[in-house]
Amino acid sequence: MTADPIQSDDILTAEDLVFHALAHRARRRMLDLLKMAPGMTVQGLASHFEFSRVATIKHIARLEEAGLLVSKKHGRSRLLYFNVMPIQSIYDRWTDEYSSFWSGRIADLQQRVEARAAARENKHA
Amino acid sequence: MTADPIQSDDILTAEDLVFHALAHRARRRMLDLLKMAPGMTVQGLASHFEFSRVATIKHIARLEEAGLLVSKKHGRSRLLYFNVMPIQSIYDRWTDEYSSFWSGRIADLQQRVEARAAARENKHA
DNA sequence: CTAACAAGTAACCTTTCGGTTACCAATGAC
DNA sequence: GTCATTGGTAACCGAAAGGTTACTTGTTAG
Repeated sequence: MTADPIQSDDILTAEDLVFHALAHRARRRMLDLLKMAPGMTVQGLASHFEFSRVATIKHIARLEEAGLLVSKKHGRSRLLYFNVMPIQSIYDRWTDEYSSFWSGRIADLQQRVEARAAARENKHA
Repeated sequence: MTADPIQSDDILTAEDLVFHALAHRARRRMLDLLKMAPGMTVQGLASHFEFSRVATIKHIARLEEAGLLVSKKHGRSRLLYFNVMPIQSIYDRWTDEYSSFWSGRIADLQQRVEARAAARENKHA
């Protein structure tokens, strides 16, 4: 590896970036927080963790590279938003590849999601 | 953190193990290979990669800790099998947590999975 | 029995990860 | 204008990840 003169194909694919970004518990938690409260600032997000603001910024960068987080400058603040699109792409790939293991499961899934949606409707009414 | 006398909760959850195991491209590829050809040996699996057999063994260990791979000794060989269960758990958690982002998508997903299953049926007939 | 073969372990090395502190730049409040 | 506040960068550090080679163990073949 160190003595290999030929450049190996270690280019990072989109899937690599997404899985890598999701590999850290704090980053998954960040997505949860941003999903619940879109438009948080960097400091607002950092306040939920024990590590420093700078560490938070680095995690944000990882999430942004993977496309899981988008941000918008607003004055001196930066507003953060969760973006589900890359996760949906991963879902598509894996449900295709592993479809033979999913027989009869997607229906349950749909039921749960619909039940959730209904519960939300009731709450709002 | 270094000066913190209180033990932080850095215990590894099942979700941590699964996401961590999936974070490496080669390990995801291994699951693909085992899904296509269940019961491969360690060497058979290692032959699909450029790195060494020992590196393969370490990857197998990571996958096994996460429950994504199970193995069965058979003589001097070790037969490897993919186990989808942990992934299904992750799916359940994420589809619950992110259900509000999934409106109208699960139906498409089910269609694709069913179409795949039908295609497989035809092939076998 | 002996030789080959599959799997696993040990020790080591380099790179990446995840964090820190210290400093810098831009913006908003007053 | 001054100064606090928000965000970002640089340099550094320890731990973990991911790989290697060398050696060991167990099992089948002949």
